[in-house]
Parts: sequence; C-alpha cells; structure tokens
Amino acid sequence: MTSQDDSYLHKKVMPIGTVCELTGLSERQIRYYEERKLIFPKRTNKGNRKYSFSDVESLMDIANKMEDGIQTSEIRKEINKRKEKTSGDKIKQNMIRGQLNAQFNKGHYN
Amino acid sequence: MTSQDDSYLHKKVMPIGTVCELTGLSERQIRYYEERKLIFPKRTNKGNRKYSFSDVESLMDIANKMEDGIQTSEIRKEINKRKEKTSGDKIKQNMIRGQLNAQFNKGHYN
DNA sequence: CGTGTAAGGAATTCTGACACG
DNA sequence: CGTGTAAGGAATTCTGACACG
Repeated sequence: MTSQDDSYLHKKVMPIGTVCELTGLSERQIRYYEERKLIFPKRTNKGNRKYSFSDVESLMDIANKMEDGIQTSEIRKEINKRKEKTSGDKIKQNMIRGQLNAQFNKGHYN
Repeated sequence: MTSQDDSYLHKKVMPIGTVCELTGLSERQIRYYEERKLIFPKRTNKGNRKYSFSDVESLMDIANKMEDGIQTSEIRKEINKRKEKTSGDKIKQNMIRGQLNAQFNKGHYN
C-alpha cells in the first residue's frame, strides 16, 4: 500500500461523459490534458477511460490555471513539485546518501 | 437541502458496467433490482443509468440478502422501515394529526 | 499551443421478449 | 421469482487527422 488508499475518492469509475458534466470541460480538452500527462485515467479492457473524483478535482484545478493563461508544461511542473514534496523522494535520496557516506567513512576509518 | 448531501458518496456518476465490476452482479440483476424498487439510479438525457457509490453499497447489501434466500419484496420492506426511521415521516404524520385534532377541537369548542 | 470538428469503427447500454423453474 | 440470453437499435467513446492560430 502506498500513500494512496482505495477510498471512493481515488476509485476510477466514471466515463469521460460524466467528467465533462462535472467539470464543464470538453472531451477534447480532457483527453488533451491526459496527453500532456496532467491526469492519468485508467483504461478498461477494451480501451475506455475511467476517471476518479480526484481526477475531477485535478481537472478543475487545471481548468483554473488554463484560464490564468498557464501552459500545460508549467502545470505539469507544479504537479511534479507537489509529488516530490509528498512522496518522500527527497527523504529517500537523503537516506541513500547517508548510507553511502557511512560506507565511505567505514572504509576510511578502517 | 434534504438529509442527503451532495458528497461523492451520493453523486450518480457510474455507468452500469462499472457497477457490475464493483459488485460482481450482472446487468440483468442490477436492472431487475431497480424494477423491484430496491435502487434508484439517475438517467442521462438519453436514458442511460448512472449510479453512485452508495448505490453500489446498497447492491452489495442486497446481494448478501439474496444469497440468504430473502425475496426482493422483503428486502423492499426493510428498506422502507429504515426510511421511516430516518426520514421523520412518523413525526410529520403525528404533527399533521395534531393539527387536525386542533382544528377539530376548535370547531367543537366554539 | 490548445481546441474544435467530421469520420468511421468499436464498445456500451437500452428495451421487450422468450425461456426455465 | 430471479436471471440468462439473443435481437436490434441507440448512445458513448476511441483514434488519427485536418484546421486555426
């Protein structure tokens, strides 16, 4: 289990049509934001997209930023920053560096 | 606003296919339980059913009861009982009766 | 870059009915 | 009673492309 639980918020259950209604976005826009790696719907066996409520929330965020004239590439960067903060990647990297230092010092002191 | 808020739990967003996967029931079964007034999906403009997570929960309850050999008519009764308890219908009816009595007594005493 | 659209096909869902029991 | 199924149609979704800017 990662930081994502399997609550209703993250279950991928809605077809794109529902997401259009909930967000006010067109299918074209929603698919394009996926192409730009801003959202990650699941796919059914035969290729149909399924979205979660958290996807819908993300899309409303994205829609606001697009209105402010922000480009998809920049929105992408913000998403990556948030991931970095919450996923503990920095911590992991520091731990690894710590171990490497320990190894180094060991060799050094013996 | 009634006792039902518009949280994700009650938003009607899933097509029947998703509900089949989540519950393990067939489309036939799900439509039949609707016919028997055990669940109440929304309809899109053109007639497609949309279900909420709470509908899914209800269906899993229903599935368990069906396995126990309980008939849809009895499940329906249980649902009505629960509604009666939580909706305050009895209180409302008592209030109306009270008012009628008041009216009656008024005419009686004047 | 971001989005609209027409095109053609594939997958989904719908209803009413027959079947079994 | 509860559920499976074949039937035919309607609605949804998908992809790749052309267009505009």
